[in-house]
Amino acid sequence: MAAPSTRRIGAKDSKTRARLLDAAEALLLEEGYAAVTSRRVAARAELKPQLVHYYFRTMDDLFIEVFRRRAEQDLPRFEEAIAEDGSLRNLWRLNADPRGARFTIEFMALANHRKAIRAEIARYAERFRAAQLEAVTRALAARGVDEDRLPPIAALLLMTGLSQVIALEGAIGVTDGHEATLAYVERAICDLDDGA
Amino acid sequence: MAAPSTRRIGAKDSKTRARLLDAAEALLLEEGYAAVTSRRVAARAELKPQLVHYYFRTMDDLFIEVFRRRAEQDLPRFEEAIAEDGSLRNLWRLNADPRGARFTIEFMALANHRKAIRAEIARYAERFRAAQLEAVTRALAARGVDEDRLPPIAALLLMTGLSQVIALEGAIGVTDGHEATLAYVERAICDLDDGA
DNA sequence: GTCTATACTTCGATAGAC
DNA sequence: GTCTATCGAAGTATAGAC
Repeated sequence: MAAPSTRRIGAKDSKTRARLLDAAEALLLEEGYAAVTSRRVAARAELKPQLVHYYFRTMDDLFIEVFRRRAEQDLPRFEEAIAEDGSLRNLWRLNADPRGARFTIEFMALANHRKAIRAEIARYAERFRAAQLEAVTRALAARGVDEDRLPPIAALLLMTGLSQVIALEGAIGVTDGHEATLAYVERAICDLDDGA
Repeated sequence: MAAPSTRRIGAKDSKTRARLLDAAEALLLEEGYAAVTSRRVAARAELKPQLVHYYFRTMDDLFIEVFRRRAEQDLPRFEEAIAEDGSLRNLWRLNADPRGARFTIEFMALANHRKAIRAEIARYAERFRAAQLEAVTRALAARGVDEDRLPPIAALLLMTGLSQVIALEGAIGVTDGHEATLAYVERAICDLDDGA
């Protein structure tokens, strides 16, 4: 059994709490999950380090809250973008956003490092995957693409993977061929949308 | 200027040194770069923590050595596999190895976290990319695939990205659609090799 | 050439003051 | 409800003993 830890926790709607979440997310994106320490988060938010532990029981709790906040904000945005016109284009463009890709990579890597938060991340990842898969399946079917010729799940994983390599490489300054590839994929998807 | 630091460093061919590198690499793959600390590496190698700093001036040096050792071992293997029969199949299968993909992801993430080793990683990443791109370009050309229809760089980045998402997701237990996608890509590549 | 004793820094977390 | 003083653990790194 884990310790009971009766320690008090700050209010969920606190302004300070939101600032800490913002700082943690920014740090995560800019320098990776390992840079997200209580002290560095506090410094970035211009607050005292101990406040991190007032608003979040543990660092894992902080990570989970950062993840949830973004996930719950992004999931509806994806669903709307897809619903709008049923095009693959919009889905691809949201997917291709480097910030989103980096966010996902960092949390996947973090989940691999901290077993305690793995389940939480996996749960959301699967929800995202399911929502996007449904959209891709519908879009491909509507355009008469045979599932044997291009299975929707393969199309989705290829899209996701591509955004992630490009984001990851871009972060360390390796960009050879990125533009050409993005242009190619953009064109291929638009062709598909316009029924080629 | 950085400190001179005249401290002595252990011999490069030391057995102990190799054990430390092995331990560091294993930890990196199993738990991510943040798990690679001097104490944990030593514990895994069943050695004293201070030995890490006898054989490697800093932790960054250790990381770079781990990376170099693997890169210098893998690069020729890729080149051989490609040269063997000029098929995309072999390149894809080496690329699809989850260990290799995880290794790459961790070092990319690490490079983003530790600016000091970024250049070193980027240099090798570009060499790898160039070697593989040459192989893909030749293979596609030999099979009469038009560069406008499928640019080699796009094919390569799609392949790399796919292996990486699958490896990353697999590490945290998300595996929906992985098998179906791998089967699809494997088939597509074999068809290409056999001139479809 | 190989390893150890030890200094110093940073981190996560809690108990308690306002 | 909000924040601070402080502790114990873990991390990196060096100087010096064998």
